[in-house]
Amino acid sequence: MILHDIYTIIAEPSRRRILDCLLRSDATVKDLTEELGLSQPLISSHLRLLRESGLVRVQADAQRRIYSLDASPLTGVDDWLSTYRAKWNQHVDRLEEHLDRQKRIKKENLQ
Amino acid sequence: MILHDIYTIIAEPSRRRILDCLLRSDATVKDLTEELGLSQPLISSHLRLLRESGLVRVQADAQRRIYSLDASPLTGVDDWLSTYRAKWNQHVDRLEEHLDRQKRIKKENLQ
DNA sequence: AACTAGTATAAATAATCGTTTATATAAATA
DNA sequence: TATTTATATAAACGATTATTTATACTAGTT
Repeated sequence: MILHDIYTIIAEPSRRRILDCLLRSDATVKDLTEELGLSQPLISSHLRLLRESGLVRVQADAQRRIYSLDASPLTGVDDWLSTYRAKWNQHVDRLEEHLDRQKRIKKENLQ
Repeated sequence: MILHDIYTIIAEPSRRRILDCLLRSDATVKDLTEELGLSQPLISSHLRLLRESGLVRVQADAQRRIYSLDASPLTGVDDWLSTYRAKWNQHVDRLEEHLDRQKRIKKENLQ
């Protein structure tokens, strides 16, 4: 078996939808199949990967399995992203500067 | 051909390494092959996807192609992550509470 | 005890993707 | 003009992965 890193885990749209569901509230496998309109085995296989990557926890309730979110493994992604945050802020800053300049020019032309 | 969303783009380790390189400084294809130890066609094919997703820009310089980073498409990922940030902060908070309690108990035992 | 509900897993498949090899293009150099 | 340098791309291959189908297991329910 292959160890999945967190980036490939969240690359899958259905898995992100599962996480988004669990962010709102804990849910059983059946809950998730109904909310997302995916087959039970598919949900289960995604949940397995999410479990192995530490993003979800399971708690047994009779036949049911109640899944809940543990977002902490996402901090790694957040750390990686934070290096880039400065960059796109530069972009936004430059855009704002540009708009300010435009505004100033417009004003000057009106005088 | 298939449209790649930003999550699958950054799921690939080599592509993240390319982005990390470009974060430090602009680079030609050759620069990247030497820095990352990957074949030229492989670098080029990764760069193509990065270009298509808007994460990099190209500028021609004779035969060379100078690639530079545009981090702004990553804001989408950042927005998605921000929903989860509150969650893992809860975890950290609980951990801190726990440690504080431990400390307090230790102190009380020493008195 | 038979049946139903909820879930996991194994096998099979189809599609996708990373990687290599080979080739084409375009600009610079000799 | 022939050669070299830098890059892109197409074809081929192997590996991985998402998804379906079928099945097994476990805990209630009748």
